[in-house]
Amino acid sequence: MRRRPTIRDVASASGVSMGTVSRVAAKSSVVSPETRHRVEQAMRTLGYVPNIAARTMRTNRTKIVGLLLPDLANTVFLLLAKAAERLLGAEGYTLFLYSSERSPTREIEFLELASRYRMDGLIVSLSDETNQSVVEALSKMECPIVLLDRDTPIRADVVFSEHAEAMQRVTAHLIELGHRRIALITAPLGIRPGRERVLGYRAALRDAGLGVDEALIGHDYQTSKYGFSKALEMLRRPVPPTAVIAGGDEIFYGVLRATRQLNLAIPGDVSIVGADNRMLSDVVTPMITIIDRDMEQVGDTAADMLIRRMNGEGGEPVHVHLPSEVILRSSTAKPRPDVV
Amino acid sequence: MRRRPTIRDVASASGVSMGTVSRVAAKSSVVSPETRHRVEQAMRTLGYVPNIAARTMRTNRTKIVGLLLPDLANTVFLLLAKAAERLLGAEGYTLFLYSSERSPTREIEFLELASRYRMDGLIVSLSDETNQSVVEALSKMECPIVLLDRDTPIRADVVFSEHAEAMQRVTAHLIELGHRRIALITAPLGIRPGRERVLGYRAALRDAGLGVDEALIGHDYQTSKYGFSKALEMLRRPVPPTAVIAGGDEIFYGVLRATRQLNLAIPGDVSIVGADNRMLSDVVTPMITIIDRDMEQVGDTAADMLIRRMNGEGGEPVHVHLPSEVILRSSTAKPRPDVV
DNA sequence: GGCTCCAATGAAAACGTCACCATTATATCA
DNA sequence: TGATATAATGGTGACGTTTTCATTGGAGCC
Repeated sequence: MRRRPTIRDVASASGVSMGTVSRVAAKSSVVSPETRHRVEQAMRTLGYVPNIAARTMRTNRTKIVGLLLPDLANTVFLLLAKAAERLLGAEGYTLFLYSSERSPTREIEFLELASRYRMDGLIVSLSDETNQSVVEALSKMECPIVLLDRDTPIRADVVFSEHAEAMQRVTAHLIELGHRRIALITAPLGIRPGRERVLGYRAALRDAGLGVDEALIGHDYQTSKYGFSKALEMLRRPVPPTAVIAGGDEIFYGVLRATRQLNLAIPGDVSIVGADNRMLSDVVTPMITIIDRDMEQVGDTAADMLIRRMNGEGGEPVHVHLPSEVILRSSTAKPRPDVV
Repeated sequence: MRRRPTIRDVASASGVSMGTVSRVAAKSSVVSPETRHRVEQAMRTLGYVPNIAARTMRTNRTKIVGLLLPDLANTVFLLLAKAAERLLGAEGYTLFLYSSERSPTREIEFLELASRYRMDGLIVSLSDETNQSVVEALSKMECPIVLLDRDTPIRADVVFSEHAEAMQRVTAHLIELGHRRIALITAPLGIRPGRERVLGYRAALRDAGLGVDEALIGHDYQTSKYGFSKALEMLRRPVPPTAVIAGGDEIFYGVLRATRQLNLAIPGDVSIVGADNRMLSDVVTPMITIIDRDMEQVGDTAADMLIRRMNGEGGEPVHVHLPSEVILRSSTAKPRPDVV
């Protein structure tokens, strides 16, 4: 296997110095048109490809941005990733995608990777903001970081999504339809979305003067399996809920499977509210009422904030809050008069 | 911002030479237990993190493997990626995930990236094996490559999935149930799975002595939108098909949406066969008959082949063929007697 | 014509690591 | 005891790039 041509080979082939070749390769400073043309010619014939590792050594910049997500199977995160990649790519950054599979161990592995490869910046969605060692590892990072929707003591920019208010609205809507036993299954309280959703849910019940049945709230795991078993358990109670709100993608899957297992009609037997996954909500019969947010906007915002920081912009950490939307569709309706 | 500690700082802090520190960092050769301990101590107090770029310069290995996929939203590819990552990670490789979004331009961008970063190996799933410039760029790469399920003139290892036979079996099954107008919507003929599926489909019809109605075969795009519009068009014909086979994940989504739009009962009005997406097939009512393959096995196989090549194993390109499975469930049944 | 100024290019050092070779200390054996 | 093998460590150059500083040649000006 022959050696890859270097800037030196290109230099001697085109009769200029290495400095000039570098200037052509980086498209940076002034090179006369004739020289530029001659050098580019030589690059093409030799098949020269710049060596990023060497460039990194010299410049201390990798032009790599790491994106840590809890889960790649989740459509919302992919939308976010795509949006962020678009903006970062325009600035010459390459996006390195990593899924923690909701494992703190893997989150730390990612940070280790980011350190070793000297990534220029990170966008991070944690699976558990209460995990001490992850938070500590994160705060020790030397590059700019943008956090996604988490409350931590880390001094970093954060993009928040609004959850409580949307949850309150959709719960109020169910109450207005006549529902009195509304179940909520959502993410653990160890992450902000879980907490906020429960807050909004409780607020709606309180506003309506209704008590909260703690047995109708589940927030243990953010998995399809948990959504399934918890929904099954609730819907099998002697006096089952007439509506189930699923907070988060995986749980939504699980809840749907449970209603099917029990052969329940939606919304005849039970009203269902999902979250985020427009694709699934569109294909399931009937169309599902969902709490939706613009994940592209989240990705754009995060990328934009990160780019500023990587360009050396200083100042206090910035917190941005983005809205959620309730999209009412046919999976939510009045409960059967006999079951209320 | 202070300078990151280097191997030199660790050396002087622990009173040994840089060479020894390097030996400790790389866990490679012999270092006495006491020295190792002292060096590791110094690394921890200084917060030393090895610089991969510098290592790469020296060793000519990045320990990065690129994985090019047409689409990250597709569950099957994620299973594959996860499996490959597990095996490669055990060998110290980091997986760099890239989605081409089925765009040849992005595929070339990926190869460019792989060249510049000097990735050690690639696993590649092309979106169109007939695209000349992509094939050319691919054949110019200097690192080992494993191709996924594509026929190209490139001298590289390939992991094939079996499609024709499974398609033939499931088509035969529908015929046996009494179906005579069976539609097939699948990937373009520009990629192997599309071609193979059409072959298997035709073979089953031929074996049963049935003619092929070309209007019931669609293979133009591998998108949900295409699946939707094509299924809609077919199912609205004066004499519609009694069964629809969807080859590929996105198309499957589209077909499902079409049946819902037309308010068709599955399998009452039309039998449906899906492919690959177990998650969706599980959540939709009724459970969908699918053609399934073990994508973890595909990922494992590809990673294993690549690791061998990266370790310098020579020899002719290896082609592996892996089976597909037909899982019969309740979305396929006898057609209504009156419509046959 | 002599001066300054600027554009274009060249020369060389430095980034952090590893691998080779050299050196030293220690163990082994005849 | 002396010779030799072995284990552990030190010293140093090179990987390919960018960037600073220096140099050159020519244009513009008085």
